[in-house]
This record gives sequence, structure tokens and C-alpha cells, in this order.
Amino acid sequence: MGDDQLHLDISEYLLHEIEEGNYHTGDKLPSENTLCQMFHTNHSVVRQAIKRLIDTGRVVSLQGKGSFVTSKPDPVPYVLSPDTGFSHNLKSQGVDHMSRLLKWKKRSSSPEEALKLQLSQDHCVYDLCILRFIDGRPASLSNSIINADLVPRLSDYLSDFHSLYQIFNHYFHIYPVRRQSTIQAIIPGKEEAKLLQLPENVPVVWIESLACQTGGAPLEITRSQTRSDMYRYVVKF
Amino acid sequence: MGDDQLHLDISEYLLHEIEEGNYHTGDKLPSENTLCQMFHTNHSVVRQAIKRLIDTGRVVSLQGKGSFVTSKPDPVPYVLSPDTGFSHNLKSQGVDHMSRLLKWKKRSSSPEEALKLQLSQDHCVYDLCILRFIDGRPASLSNSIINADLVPRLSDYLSDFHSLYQIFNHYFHIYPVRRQSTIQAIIPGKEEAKLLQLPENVPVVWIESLACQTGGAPLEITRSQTRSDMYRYVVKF
DNA sequence: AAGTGGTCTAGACCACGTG
DNA sequence: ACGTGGTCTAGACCACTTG
Repeated sequence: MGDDQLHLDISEYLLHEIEEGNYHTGDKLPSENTLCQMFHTNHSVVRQAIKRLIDTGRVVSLQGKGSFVTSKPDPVPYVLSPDTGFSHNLKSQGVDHMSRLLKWKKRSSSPEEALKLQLSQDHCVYDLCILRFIDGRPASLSNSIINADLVPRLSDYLSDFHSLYQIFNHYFHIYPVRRQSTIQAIIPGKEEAKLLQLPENVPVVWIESLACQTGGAPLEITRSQTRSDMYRYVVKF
Repeated sequence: MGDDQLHLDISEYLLHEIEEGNYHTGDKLPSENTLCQMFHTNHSVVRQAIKRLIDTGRVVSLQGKGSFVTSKPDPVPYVLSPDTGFSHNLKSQGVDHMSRLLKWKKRSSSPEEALKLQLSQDHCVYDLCILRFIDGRPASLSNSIINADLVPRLSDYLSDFHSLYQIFNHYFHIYPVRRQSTIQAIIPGKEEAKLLQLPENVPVVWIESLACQTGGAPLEITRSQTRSDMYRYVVKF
């Protein structure tokens, strides 16, 4: 087969079998012991091979049960557009979604945040961490930094949190406009991966967006990490 | 420290040291043997820890030399906009860029391609694989599927390839317009990783775009995989 | 109890870079 | 020759699921 790299041979073999249709969605792959025998090697190498399939999202391993071919992900399209909030975007598609406010604090801005929000140094901001779910499964983790002047006593409205933009609209009559988004692919940190219920080293889409008031004043920086098997970002021109 | 998971403790320790500034860009991390002694463990566990730092792009390992803290990546912004070709986007920034045509063929379209390009089944398309460089380093790998009717005898112009859009403009007077892009984060395949000179399991941004003629006729599907440490996709509204 | 995946141990051997 | 990272071997022990 290829190069040397036994573990890659094994993962390519399994990948090939999956794509040929010899293993279908939900099927159990050969057990690690079986693969050890098939390739005349040991646990570690086989695990390294399966690890790669897990990282690529093709396989999920369940302790005590086995490793299984994942269903082809059917990520929900999320349209990046100027007037896009999370709930708004999904409501129109009839997707079962939910947001949970993990924590929040009021603090003074970092230099970088002050620059992006056009604030003076050490200006007061709200800092919210929000975990969003689709069909009850965690899909996206985001961190919003909001100019506190524009949403006075925001904290009063956080107790029964459902949607950030709903609060903006309802209590402050603010309809944020997305101005810019920057997109990268990253491996989430340890804590983030846990919250997103992702195995180690599975990548996510990282987006930093700047939203402004209708008038133009910078309102909010959002940094989100999103599972690519749950969301598909779409930009239309 | 945390949870159990010794290898995560080690990678978090190193990450912490890097972020505290105890190791700067280009500094050599303790050798694997040293880390084994520091954490009273062995090669494999230490390697698993370092593997994670490599996947996150914070560290690069060089055989025979050591593992080193990478320079904070300063990815070139790439603006996703309707009138965006690769060269055009970078020329304006004075970035040293280059494209290499890896291979091409003329073939009949897949059902999915036919649908997206609004072609009849088994319509003829060009299929190009292009590797793009920034400062001489591979940054993005893309696969273009082009409606062959709109660029007759395209192959005549591929011998001295510099830029696809330059060929469109110069020989066909076509000025493609980007209509839609879909964005995900993936782990590249074995071959793709090699071409991008990425270690195993480092994620890339995957984008599928549809470009049309000025008139509106679908022209080209592009599927690209891009290193996040080289490019930063930006969408402006 | 037996089978499965998950982590770790201990060590061999190789390829590469430096002195 | 030696230290470094890279791959693989062989096995222990654990946690979990199933019969």
C-alpha cells in the first residue's frame, strides 16, 4: 500500500470500505482486536488509525460497544448576512434550536476589544458565553463582547435567557447589523471541545463578527466556534 | 491538575508556558525525553501531548532538532466578495503569490455537478486542480469544475498557467461573479495534507463556491481547502 | 464473564541533524 | 557518536456494555 505508515494504511482501508459502501451508516467497524489481527499489528497503531477517522468525523467510537460509521452529516445551512441573528436564521427553517447562557460578566474592555468597538481604553463591556443547540445537541459556542453603554442594565434581562438578539430587539429596540466576519478553521480548546461534545482534535469553524447598531455604532464582537457537522455557513452574493 | 488524562495535562502545561511568555516564538520546547522525566511518563504520552499542539498550529516538530513554538500566524486576509479571483485579491495587497496547475482533465459531469452548473447529464466539464502559494509556501488547494461550453479549447491556454481568472478574462472575456460560498472546517485527506505541507490532522477551511458569468449562467464550481495560518477569509457586508 | 474502547507503560528501531 | 523526533511492538489496567 502506501509510503510505509501502517496506521494511515489502516485508516485509508477503512475509509475505502466505507466509501465503497461495504460499511453503511450506523454499521459497526471491525473491533480493534480484529483489526490488529487483520493488519498484524497492535492496539496503538489501530487506535491511531481510528483516531483519524474520528477527527475527520466519519466514525464515532463508543466505549464498550464499538466504532460505528457516522451518518453523513447534514449540516443546517446558516446564512451569513447583514441581518442575521442565530434564532432568526433558524426559525425560518423550522429547525429545533435553543440557546443557553453559560456565564456572563461585566468587565472593562481589553485594548483589542476597545479598538474594534471604537471605545476608550478600559470601557465597560458585557461578556457573555452562549452555547447553542440544534435538535438538543450542542452545535455552536460563542462569546459576545458588547458595549455596555448601548445596553444599560442588560444583566436584568439575562435571568430567563432565550435569545440575545431578542433581548436587543425587545428591551433596547436595537436591531444589530453584521458588518464583517472573519473565518478560520481551528481545533477547539479542551473546555470548548467538552461543551460542544466533540472528541479531541476535531476541527470547528471559528468566526469573529462585528455587529453594529443600525446607526453604525459598533455594538458587539462575537467569536463563535461551530461544529461543521451541525452548521454549514453560507454566504450569498 | 485536570480530570486524569495525563497527555492533556502536558499539552495544557506547555500551552500555558507558551502563553505566559516563558517560551517565545521560535524557542525550542523541552525535548521529549526531558518531558518524560518531568511528568514521570513515557514517549508515547508526551508525543500525544505534542501532537495536540501541532494540530492546533502552535508548535512545529523537526526531526532531529526538536519542537519549536511557531510564530503567531499572520494570515493574509482574503476577502470573499462577488468579484473575487485569487490573484486579483492578493495583487492589491502586495502579497507574493503564485499558482501551480497540478493536473487537469476534460470529463463528463457528475449528477451533482450537472445540477449545480445547470447542465444536462453527462455534460462536458473541465476539471482543474490548482495549488496556490503565498511567499513560496503552499496555502490553498482548489479544484475547479468548469462548464466546458463556456471556455472552448481551454486546454490550449493551460500550458503556461499563471492564473485561472486571467485566462477567463484574457481569452474568453469572461469576468466570473461569485454567487454563493459554503464554508466548513475539515481535516484534509492524506494527499491534500501532503500538498499543503501540513502535518496529519491539522484542519483547513473548506469552501465550495459557485461562480457565474456576468449574464448569470453558472460557470464554475470551486472547492478549495485552505490553511488557516496562511489565509483569513473575510466577509464584509 | 467476555468483549469493547481508552489510557498508559516500557522499550525497540528508524531517520535526521549536530558536533 | 549522540540527541532529537517518528513509528511501531507488546502488554497492563481501566471503564463501559452486553449476555
